[in-house]
Amino acid sequence: MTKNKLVLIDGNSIAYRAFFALPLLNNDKGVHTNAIYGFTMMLTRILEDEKPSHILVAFDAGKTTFRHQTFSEYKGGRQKTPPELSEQFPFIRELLDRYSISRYELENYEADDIIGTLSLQAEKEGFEVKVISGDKDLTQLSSEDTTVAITKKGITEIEEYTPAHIEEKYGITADRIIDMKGLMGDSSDNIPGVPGVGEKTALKLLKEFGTLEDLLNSIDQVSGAKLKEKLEQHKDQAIMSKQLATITREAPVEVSLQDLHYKGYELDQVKSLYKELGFNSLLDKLGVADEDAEEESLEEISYTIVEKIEQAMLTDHNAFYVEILEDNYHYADITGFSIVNESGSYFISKEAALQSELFKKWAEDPDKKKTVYDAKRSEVSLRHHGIHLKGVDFDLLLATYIIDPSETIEDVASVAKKHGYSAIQSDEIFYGKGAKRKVPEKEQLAEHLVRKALVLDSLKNQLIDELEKNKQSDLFYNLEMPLSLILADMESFGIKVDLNRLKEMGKEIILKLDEIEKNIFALAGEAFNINSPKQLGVILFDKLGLPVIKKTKTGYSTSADVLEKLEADHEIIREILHYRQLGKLQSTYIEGLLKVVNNESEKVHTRFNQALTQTGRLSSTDPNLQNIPIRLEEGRKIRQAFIPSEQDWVIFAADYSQIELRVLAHIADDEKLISAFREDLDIHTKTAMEVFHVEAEDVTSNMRRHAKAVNFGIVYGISDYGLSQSLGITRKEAGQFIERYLESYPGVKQYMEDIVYDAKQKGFVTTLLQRRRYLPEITSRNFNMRSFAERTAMNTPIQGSAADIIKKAMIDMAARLEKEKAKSRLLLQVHDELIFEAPKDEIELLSKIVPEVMENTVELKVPLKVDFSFGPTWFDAK
DNA sequence: CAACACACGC
DNA sequence: GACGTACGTGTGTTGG
Repeated sequence: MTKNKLVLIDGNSIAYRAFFALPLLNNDKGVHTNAIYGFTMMLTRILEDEKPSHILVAFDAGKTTFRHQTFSEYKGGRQKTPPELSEQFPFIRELLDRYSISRYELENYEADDIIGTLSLQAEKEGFEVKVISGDKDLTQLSSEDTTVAITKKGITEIEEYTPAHIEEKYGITADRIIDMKGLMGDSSDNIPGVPGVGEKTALKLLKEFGTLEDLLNSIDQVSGAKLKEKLEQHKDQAIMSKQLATITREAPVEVSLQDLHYKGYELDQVKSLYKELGFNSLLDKLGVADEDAEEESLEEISYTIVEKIEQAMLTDHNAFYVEILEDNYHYADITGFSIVNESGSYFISKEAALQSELFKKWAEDPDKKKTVYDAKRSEVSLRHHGIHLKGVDFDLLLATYIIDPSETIEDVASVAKKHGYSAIQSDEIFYGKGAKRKVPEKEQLAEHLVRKALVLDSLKNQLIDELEKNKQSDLFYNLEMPLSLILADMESFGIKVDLNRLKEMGKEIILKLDEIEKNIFALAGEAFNINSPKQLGVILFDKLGLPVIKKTKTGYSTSADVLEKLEADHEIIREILHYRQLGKLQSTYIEGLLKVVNNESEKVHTRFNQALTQTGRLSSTDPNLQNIPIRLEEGRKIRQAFIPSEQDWVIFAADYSQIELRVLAHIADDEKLISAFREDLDIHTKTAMEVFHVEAEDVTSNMRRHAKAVNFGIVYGISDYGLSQSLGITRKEAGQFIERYLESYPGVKQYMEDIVYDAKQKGFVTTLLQRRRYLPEITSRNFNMRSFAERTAMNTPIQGSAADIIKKAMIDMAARLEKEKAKSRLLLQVHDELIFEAPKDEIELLSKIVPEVMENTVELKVPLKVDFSFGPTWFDAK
C-alpha cells in the first residue's frame, strides 16, 4: 500500500505569481488569461509530477482575518489587486471545478491557515504532504512529512524546503522560521518586527539564543549596545510580529481529508474550458488536437489533377507551390507541384511537370509571374532538375517574416492561420509527424497542395498592402527578395572541403583526446564519462572536494567559466578544459562536418535561414558555417579544410570593421563617436580614454579590455549583469562602467532614452531599412521582461541595421561581379564578413571592388571600413 | 524524443 | 530588494 499523498496549493499566491511572471496575454474574447494560463501550467505540472491521492487549493477569503484583531494594520499599505488579475479569479475557480479539484476558503482565515491546519491533520493520519506556494512564509510548515515548495523564478521552477534544506540555508530549524519573522518582520504583510534587524542579524541572534522568547529573556547578553536597545524597546512588537507570522494549525476547517480525495478529471470538461479560453497549446498537450474544428473549416475546393500539361494552364500570373517534404532541400526530392491562376487550380505530379518542356519554359520565363512560398527552397530544388526558376514576384515566407519576425513560421498553414485563413491543415497534421510521417494517396496530396497555392493566391494582396502600410515594400522587393536568389546561388554552389585534411586532423585529435582522457582518469583515480556534466560534477566536487562555485538546476555547474576559477586548485581542471575544447572540435567540427559533406562533389551545402532571427541576421544550418572556430589557434585550423573549388583559386575574405559601432554613431548622431570614426581611431582605446579620463598613451591594456567589453555590451544589448560576467567584476561596477560610457557619449545616451520612449509609443523599433521588431513587453509591469524589451529596443536598430547593410552589400556585390564579368563567387556570409572564392588573376580586381562596394553600399555619417585578405584556404584568409 | 548543459561564432 | 538577463546551431547525456 503506497502512502497517501496530499498536495495543498496556495491559490492566491500562485495566481499572483503567474500573473506577474507572464506577459498580459489576451484571448480572442479580450479576457486577460496570463494568470489562468500560468496557474494551469503549474497545476498540470503538479498533477503529473506529484501524482497526489488527495489535493486541495486554498484561497484567502475576505479582506479581514483574525490577525487584524491583533494588529489592525496587518497587510496595510498593500497595493490593490490589479483588475486585470481580479477578473481572472473566477476562471481559476472554474478551472479547478473542471479538474474536479477541491477548493476552499474560510471567513476570517487566510489560505495559509487552511493549509497549516490540513497539513497537520494529514501528518497525523500518516500522509505525505506537499505544500505549494509563492510565499516563503509557508516554509514554517516544513517537517519530516511535509515538504514546502516555493516558486522561484517564473512559475515552473520551484525550490523545495525540507527541514534539512532550511537548516542548510538558514542555519536554524524549521520551527524557528516564525522567530525569524518576528525579529525581521515582513514588509509585504506590513509586519513590523524589530527595526534595524534584517535576515542576517535575526539569524545570528537565533543561532546564539534559540527561540525569540529565549532571546528576549537574555537581552543583556546580546553584544552591541544599539542592538540591545532596539530589542528592549521593541520587545512586544517582536512578540506580536511572531504571532502574526505564525500560521495557525487549528483553523475551524470544515472539510475532511476524505473530501480531498482526487479521482482525476473528465477530459471533456477540461477540454471545453481550454477551448473557451483559447488555450490551444494546452489542448494539444491533452492529446486532443482539435480535429473537428479543422475538419469543419475545410470547405470543399475544386481542382484538376493534371496528367499532361497544356499551355492554357500556365498563365502570366500564378500562385505556384513546390512541395519538398524533407527539410534539407539540397538532398530531398520534390513531392509535387500546384498552380492556381485565372484558368483554374491544378495539381501537377513531379513526373508530369519535369517531363514537360512547356513547364520548364514557363518556370524559366521571367515574364510569367509567380507567387511562391520560400523562393530559395523552390529554386534550389528545381535546379536539381535543370530548371532555373524565374519571375518570382512575391514570396509569402519572406513577406510574413518582414511584417513580423517574431511570428514562428512553420508552413503555409501557419501563415494562413495568422491571417485568418483556415481552409488548410498544417503539414504536421496532414502528413503526420516523426515515425508516422507519410505521403498520402495522390488524390489527398493533390488537394493539400492545391490548398497551399490557394493560400498564396488569396493572401498576396493583403500582405502587399501591409508591407506598403509599414513602408517595408522597398525592404521586401529590393532587399530580401533579390537576396534570396543570391543565397540560393551560394547554397547550391557550396564550398569545397579538403576531406583528407579534415580526417588527418581528426586522427590527431583522437590521439590527443586518448592521452588527455588517461591523464584525467589517473588524476581522478577512476574512469568516468567526462562528457557527462553529472558524472564530472561528482568527481570534481564530491570526490576531489573542489569548491562549488555555481549550481545549475540539476546539479553542479561545470561550465568553462566555473572551471577556470578552479584551475589553480587541481591540475585535473586544465586537462578537462583541454578535453572539452578538443572534444568540441572532434564531434562538431570534424565528425559533424564530415557527415554533411557531399561525397561526389566533396562540398558542403549549408542552408541560410532568411526568415528566422529577430534582428534580421541570417542563420546557417546543416552545417552551420557561421560558427567555425577562429578564436583559439587549435580550432582555427579547421578553416584549413575549407578550400577553393578550383585549382589555383584562392579564398578571399572581407569584413566590416566595427560595423555595429559605426551604425550606432550614425543613428545616435553622437558627435564624439562620429569624429572618432572619421579619424579612424582605435575605438576601444578611444572609449577607454573617454571612460577613464586618460590620454591615449596612458590607456593600459586592462582599460582597453574593459572598454572593449563595454562596447561589446552596447552592440549586443547585454545588461550590467552580462557585462559583469564577461569581465569578472561586480554588477555594481559593471553598472558604473555603463554609466560612465553613456556620460562619455552623450549622443548615445540620448539615443538610448529616445529609442526606448519611441518603442513604448509605437510598440516596435525599426532599422535603417525599415525592418521591424515588435516589443509588446516594453510596457510590462514585470521588471525583467520590461528591462529585456528596453535593451532589445536599444540593440535591435544597431544589429538590425548592420544586417541590412551587409545584405545590401551582397546584392550590390553580385551585380558588380556580373558587370565585371568576373568568375569569382560569393560563398558565405558571416554577419559582418563575406567569403568569396576567386581565380588568382582576379585577386587584384576583388581587392579593389569588394571594399569599394561594401563601403559604399549605404552612406552614413561615418565611413564604413572593410578589411580583406586571401589565401589558399579559409584559414589563410586572415 | 525532449530537456538540459555546454560550447562555438558574431 | 529580487528578479535573471544577446542570438543563433549543434553535440552529448539523461530520463521518460
